Amino acid sequence: MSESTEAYLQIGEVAERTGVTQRTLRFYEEKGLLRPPSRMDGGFRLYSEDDVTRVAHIRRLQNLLGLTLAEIKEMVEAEEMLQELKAQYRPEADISEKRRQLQEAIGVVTRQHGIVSQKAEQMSEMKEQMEERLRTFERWMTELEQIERKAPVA
Amino acid sequence: MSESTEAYLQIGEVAERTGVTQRTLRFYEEKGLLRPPSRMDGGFRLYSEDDVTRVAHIRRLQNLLGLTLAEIKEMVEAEEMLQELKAQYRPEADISEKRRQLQEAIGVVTRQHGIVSQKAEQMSEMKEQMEERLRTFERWMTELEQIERKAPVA
DNA sequence: CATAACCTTGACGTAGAAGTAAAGTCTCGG
DNA sequence: CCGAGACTTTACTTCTACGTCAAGGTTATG
Repeated sequence: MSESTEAYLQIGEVAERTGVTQRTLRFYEEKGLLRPPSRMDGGFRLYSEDDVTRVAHIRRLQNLLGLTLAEIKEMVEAEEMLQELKAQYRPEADISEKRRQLQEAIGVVTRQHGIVSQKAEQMSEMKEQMEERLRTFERWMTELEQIERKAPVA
Repeated sequence: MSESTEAYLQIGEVAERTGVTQRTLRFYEEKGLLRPPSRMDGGFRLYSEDDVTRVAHIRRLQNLLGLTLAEIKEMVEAEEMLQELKAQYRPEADISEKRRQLQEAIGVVTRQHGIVSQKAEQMSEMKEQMEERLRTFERWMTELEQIERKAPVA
């Protein structure tokens, strides 16, 4: 009854949990956005929880930042590298190489951060504008209501 | 030498000023995002300053919010109505009709505002996350540097 | 009035991001 | 061991948001 590593998900489950279709998952794999998952003997894909997280991340980059899959791929690859780096953190391998990788990772995230910051700011501006408009409308509305009170509808 | 109403722009100028192509302007017109502009006798399109503003607005909705042209069209149509409303503001026409229109406009802008607010919030979250990561990286980096100081590269 | 620069419509093409269908294979509960 | 349902690959299709000619009409200027 030992279920051993019951941490693997088939494509259908991943699709359901992430809200994307199976086609999309295969498509992302094809495009290099998801590492090819492991497989069952018969060929069924077996995803990890990490993959689920990745998909969610990809979707956020798409929806929030409006990046193309190609752009997202770059980012995701950088993350990949980070994972690696993190994993190898103990083995005192080539330190200056690690520094280089880390440096690059910092660069990538800094760029991402720049994009997000800029967008966030523009967003706030837009929000402000909308609130301003709403206030104007409300004002008009009260004006209209006052007119109506003076000359009510028959 | 009287230049009369020199407030009209040909498509080329509008394209240049808005940063979209002429094709895009015609396309937006086709899709109902821009009202068909007036024309010269020969058929050349004549745009107003308002149209320039509209295009800018459309682009912001596209780039910032990632809306489709169809979605943008809805919004733009609501704005249209508002313009109308604004123009007819003096003529004391059917007041309850005006109220209705205003009510709808408020609804539209409120919805827009909801979208923007939500996105803005998610954006901030993302920004936070990235800053957190950057701090982590910086920490790693200093750690690496300390290791290097202890055992410098030959 | 010629001619360069600008514009017109129409039609076809394209890139990105999947959707959909077909035909066959695997897995697993009974 | 078998059948229902989940999965596989391959290939073709769709949709959005334009890009890119092509062939011709218009306008401004010398």
